[in-house]
Amino acid sequence: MATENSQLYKATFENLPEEKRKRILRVATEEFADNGFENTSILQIAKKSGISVGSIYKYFENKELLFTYIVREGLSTLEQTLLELAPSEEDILIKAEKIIRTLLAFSKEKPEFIKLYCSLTTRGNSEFLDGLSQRIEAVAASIYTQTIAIAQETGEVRKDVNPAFFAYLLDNVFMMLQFSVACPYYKERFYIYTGNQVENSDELIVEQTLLFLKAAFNFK
Amino acid sequence: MATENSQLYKATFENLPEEKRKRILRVATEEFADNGFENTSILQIAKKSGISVGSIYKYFENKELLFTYIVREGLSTLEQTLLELAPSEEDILIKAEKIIRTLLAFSKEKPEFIKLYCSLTTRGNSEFLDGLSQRIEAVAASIYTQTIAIAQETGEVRKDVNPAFFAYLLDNVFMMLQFSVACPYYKERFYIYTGNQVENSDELIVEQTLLFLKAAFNFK
Amino acid sequence: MATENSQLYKATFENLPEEKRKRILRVATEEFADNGFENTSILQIAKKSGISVGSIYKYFENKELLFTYIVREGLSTLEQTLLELAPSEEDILIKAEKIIRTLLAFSKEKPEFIKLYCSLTTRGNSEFLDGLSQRIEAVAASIYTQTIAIAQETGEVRKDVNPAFFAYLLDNVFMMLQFSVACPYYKERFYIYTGNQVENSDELIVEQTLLFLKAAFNFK
Amino acid sequence: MATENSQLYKATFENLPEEKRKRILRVATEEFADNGFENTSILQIAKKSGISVGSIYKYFENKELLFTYIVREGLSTLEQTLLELAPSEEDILIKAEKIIRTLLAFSKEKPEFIKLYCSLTTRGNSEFLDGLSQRIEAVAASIYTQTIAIAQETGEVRKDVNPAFFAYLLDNVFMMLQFSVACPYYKERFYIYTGNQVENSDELIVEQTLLFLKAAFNFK
DNA sequence: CATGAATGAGCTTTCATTCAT
DNA sequence: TATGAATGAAAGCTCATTCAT
Repeated sequence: MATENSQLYKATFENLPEEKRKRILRVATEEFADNGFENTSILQIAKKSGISVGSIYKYFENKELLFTYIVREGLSTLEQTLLELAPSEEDILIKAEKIIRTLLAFSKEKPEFIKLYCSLTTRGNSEFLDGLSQRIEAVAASIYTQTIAIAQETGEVRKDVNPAFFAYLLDNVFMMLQFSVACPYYKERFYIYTGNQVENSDELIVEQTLLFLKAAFNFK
Repeated sequence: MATENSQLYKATFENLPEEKRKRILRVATEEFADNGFENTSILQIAKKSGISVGSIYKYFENKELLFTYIVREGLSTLEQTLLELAPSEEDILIKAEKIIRTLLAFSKEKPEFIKLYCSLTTRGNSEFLDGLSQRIEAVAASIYTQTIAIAQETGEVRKDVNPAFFAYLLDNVFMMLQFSVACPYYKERFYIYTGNQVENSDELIVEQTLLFLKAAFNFK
Repeated sequence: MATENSQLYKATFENLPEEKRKRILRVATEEFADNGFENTSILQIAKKSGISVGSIYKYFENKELLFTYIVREGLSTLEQTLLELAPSEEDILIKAEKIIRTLLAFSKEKPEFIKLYCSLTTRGNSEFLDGLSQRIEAVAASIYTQTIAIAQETGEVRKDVNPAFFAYLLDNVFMMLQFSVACPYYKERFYIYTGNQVENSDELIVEQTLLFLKAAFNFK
Repeated sequence: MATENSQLYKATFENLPEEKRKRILRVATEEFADNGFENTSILQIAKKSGISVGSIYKYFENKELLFTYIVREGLSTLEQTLLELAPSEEDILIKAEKIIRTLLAFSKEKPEFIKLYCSLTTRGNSEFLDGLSQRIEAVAASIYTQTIAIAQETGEVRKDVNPAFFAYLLDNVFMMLQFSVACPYYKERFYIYTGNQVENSDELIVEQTLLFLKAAFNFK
């Protein structure tokens, strides 16, 4: 929400022309995603955005907060995407397939966000990190856990499993899929395991992952 | 092997008293694990090790090579640990439990190595990273894939799955378990999902993960 | 020319107030001249110029390029001074006297440039040094050689000498005069030979050197 | 003399086996000549000499004194060479030719000494530099001045010249010849002027230089 | 005596951040 | 508001010198 982010940027940023604001965010996102926090320089972002360093500091208190904002932005988008899938009343298997396809598509389309997310998980503790993990993961956790719990009641999923833990395992699977699509290291790892370029493996991924999940959850 | 690492440190380092060498490595490992490559300063490592900057450069060509050495060290240890589990002729479920317990124990005992590994997955490509991912992952990949393939033949695992891909999914599960034990972000995430501190969740993890895998692989 | 130097400094340097730019160059010239390249520290130059280290790096890519710029500057000035003397249609003896007096004056007024030039002759080869020697010396070489050749035709100089080699010897004489005025070692050496402080020896130098050259070239 | 140098090295150096002592001096001379004082590292000298850093410091108080010793050594050799020529009772022209040929030969055979000498003239003032110039130049100065004075009396050289100043000019010519043979910058300069490689120009040099000096001094 | 590991001051260079224009 | 020059702390790294073995 805007209010939650309000401390992350200054009022001036809000008043910027849409185009300019987007441009700055796009450049910053790419830079942070490609080079990591420490290796990204404010000067570079300014240059590539066609603005001055001074301006960046007029919009954001400092580098850390710009990074935070960028990250939150990306995660909100991802969150949004997931939330749109949630309410559907479909068969759980079909829903799973939708999620997988959506995540794959998102990771391909906006790999910077996934890279950013991945790099986030590595950063040392900082004021804002804790809060972030809280917020980001909480949404997915709750959706998955509830979905599983409900499915247990409807008999779609067996009852001898811990919904929360299985939600956690489920999200692990999804997270790794995303990383495998967007992050160099995980990309290479995917190739080492499967012998396929992740770019051309959508169907393999969907099919096998569903097979895996279906059995794991004992979907009917 | 020593020969593979021989270019990473200088002869002087080898001749150091055991205690001192270990101390330096321990400090450096912690620093890199906690702060990442860029935020770790050689001066800090020197101070905390009780030696001088000059000495570090007598032992290692530069910061990058020290980091590389530290990382290789850790990964060798992990590799070793895994390889020791591999040859056993036991029931696949028992083997899986052993692996899980071993990884949990390792991650608790040497969280720095896991953190380091995790941070590695984020770093931009560097000369040595590619080679590393190749080596580290390849070992696990081959072990898991073969184990699954064999289990398919013995009927322990169903035949309709792609062994390589399932090996990949299996390792995803294991990787995330390790991260969840050792890395702050993933730790928090585990808590958000399960409501339990990962430190006290060994039995939950083992039980549920086995349940999950057993079903997924359709273990008999 | 400006274009030739344009790669040596950054645009920011050009925009500096005249006074500040001059100050920085003066300080840097003195430091390099007095201490040589290696013993000159950027921090010292910054302090003595009343600016920050960071600023120096805003003006010049690095120490080497600052040095190069300083040297080129000085050599251009010297070159300029010599070129102004060349075109005159005067008697060759008068011209020689003018050159000697000009070089003495220049060496007294801007000893740093001569010291710098002298120190240059010692430095190990570097990318730019070769080019420089080529350029600096080539101008003088060509002027002197042609002047001698012409004087041979007009009968002012005897015909049995190799113009190029005599030009070389002539420049040797001039070079040493300059060094003797500006560089500590050569200054001392002048005193040892003549018993006079070079500072007060203008007339002696002019008179005797002309005597020497006149006879050597057999000027009429 | 040994006594004059006695403060430059420690007693231990004297007791070294001839071969070892020579080896160290040879290596040090080359290093200093090729890289200059600042760019020569004690460690390199030690390594190339096959001894330890510690040993060097057992022989010489510090880098500066080692350098000083090396330089004095070289200059003594040069001095020696010149002194051997002095006492001859020959025709002054023949003597001049001998000197030129000797200097050329020496510069070719031991270019390191000349390079070292050249680099000396550049160094900023230091305790020992003044003394050196005093000693080195004084010998040549006195020999040349006296020779000229005597030649004036015998009528070999015209009487209207200042013997000391002409001795100075004479030595200038000789000095530049040596530099031109041994030092990169001056080598290149020679080529620019004459179009010949200095290595193959002995006869040109001797012939033209004598022509020059003969006329300059009005040798009969 | 010889060794070479240890030291730490000092160097060049970068970059987040400030602030006068 | 926008700019970008100025700042200076802090980093990686080198090397003359010392000293325990």
